[in-house]
Amino acid sequence: MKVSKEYHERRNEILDAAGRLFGVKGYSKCTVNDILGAVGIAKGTFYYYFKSKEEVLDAIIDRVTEIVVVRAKEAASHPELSPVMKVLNIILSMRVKNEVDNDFMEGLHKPENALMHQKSLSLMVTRVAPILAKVVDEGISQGIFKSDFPAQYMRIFLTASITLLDDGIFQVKPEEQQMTLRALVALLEKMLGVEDEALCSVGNQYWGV
Amino acid sequence: MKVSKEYHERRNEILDAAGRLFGVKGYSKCTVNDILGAVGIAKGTFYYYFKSKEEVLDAIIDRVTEIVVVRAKEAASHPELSPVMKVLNIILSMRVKNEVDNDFMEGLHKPENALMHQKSLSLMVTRVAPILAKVVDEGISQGIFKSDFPAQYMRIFLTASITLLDDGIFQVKPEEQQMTLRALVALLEKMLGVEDEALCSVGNQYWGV
DNA sequence: TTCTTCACTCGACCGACGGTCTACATTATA
DNA sequence: TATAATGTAGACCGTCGGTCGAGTGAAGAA
Repeated sequence: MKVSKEYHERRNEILDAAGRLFGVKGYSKCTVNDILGAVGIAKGTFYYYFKSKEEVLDAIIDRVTEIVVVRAKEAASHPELSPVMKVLNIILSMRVKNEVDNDFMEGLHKPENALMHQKSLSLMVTRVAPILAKVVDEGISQGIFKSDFPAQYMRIFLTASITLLDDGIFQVKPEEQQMTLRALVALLEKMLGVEDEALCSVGNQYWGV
Repeated sequence: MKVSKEYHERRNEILDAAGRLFGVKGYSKCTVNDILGAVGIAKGTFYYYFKSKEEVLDAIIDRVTEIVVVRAKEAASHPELSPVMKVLNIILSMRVKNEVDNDFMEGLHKPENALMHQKSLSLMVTRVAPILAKVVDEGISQGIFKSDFPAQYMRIFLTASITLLDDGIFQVKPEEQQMTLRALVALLEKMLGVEDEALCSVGNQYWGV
């Protein structure tokens, strides 16, 4: 159907422009008129597709999160990979710089975009932590991992990672950021009960620490 | 000086009313006119004391954080307490339900108050984590603790605690919240390298887990 | 006492915002 | 060609955060 295709085309146009502008100007400083101008439409058209400015934000975050979830599930489903590698791949699947509009992703790091950050964090942790926890459970039953609170630990790990590695919320020096990354990797080892350096060495290699 | 005393009285009046209203209505839905009505002043008076609505929010968060910091430093300074007890007391010092306006503290938990939450989290972690890390360092030199990344771990712990134990950001069942609390205590043990159940048993007792 | 000063207060006013509404254009169906 | 459904347009509205210049009244100077 041509109509419904047009519908999603236009809708995505709005989503793309809004995502870019939210990132560049900040969500609250980006006005609906800004979006209108970028897309080249009138107010009525905008409100035909979305019932509020915030609904646009939610839709953008849904779109980004969905990409991450698909990649994370894909990473978790490879039978030939060890649980250690699966965990690392799932965490890496959250780096979506290329697939997603860069301006939007960078905008998440800005301090003034607290709402964007919180919505993204919440959805990301809610969707990705269970995938991660399932892999950890597999690792436990294989005797590779040992963990008392797999699901909780993964939520804690993701929450702390996303918040602390975010440039905008805490102003930190680059070397301090490196230390945080090392600490997170070391902590992940403790959470998974991995005694040897398997995860750490592979992990640091992955991240280029 | 009578003038300067009046000045802070009026200023605190605005802060008190704004804090309550931010909590009840949410920061963005609370208008400056709402505050005006609650205090019984005119627009001009408000903008004589604060140059923007956001500056009021920052001042409120500063005030709350300062209370926590004072209590945390006090808890850290008792020479007769063991590092374990100090750590627990510092963490407990962040529960300020009574000293601070309750409406405001409850408001921090509401999902629509992302900006309030993020500002509070940022300042709280920045101010309290170093206090905690210093106590951990003491514990390490006493041979009670063993930790590779004291400062980083404390930042991670506080970030995850404040975010995950917040009712508003993730919607969780009560029993799930209890599990998160247990996991955080267990994680704190791992972070501090406390082998025995010292921290866990005392901690759970403190929190009534 | 009278004058001057200035911290403090007031509220009308402003531009811009998110959102609504109704009229109109275009297309698919009949 | 007539009819409905789907999109599009932009004038319009109420409200918001913030500005501004005109006061007010008490304290110090004369």
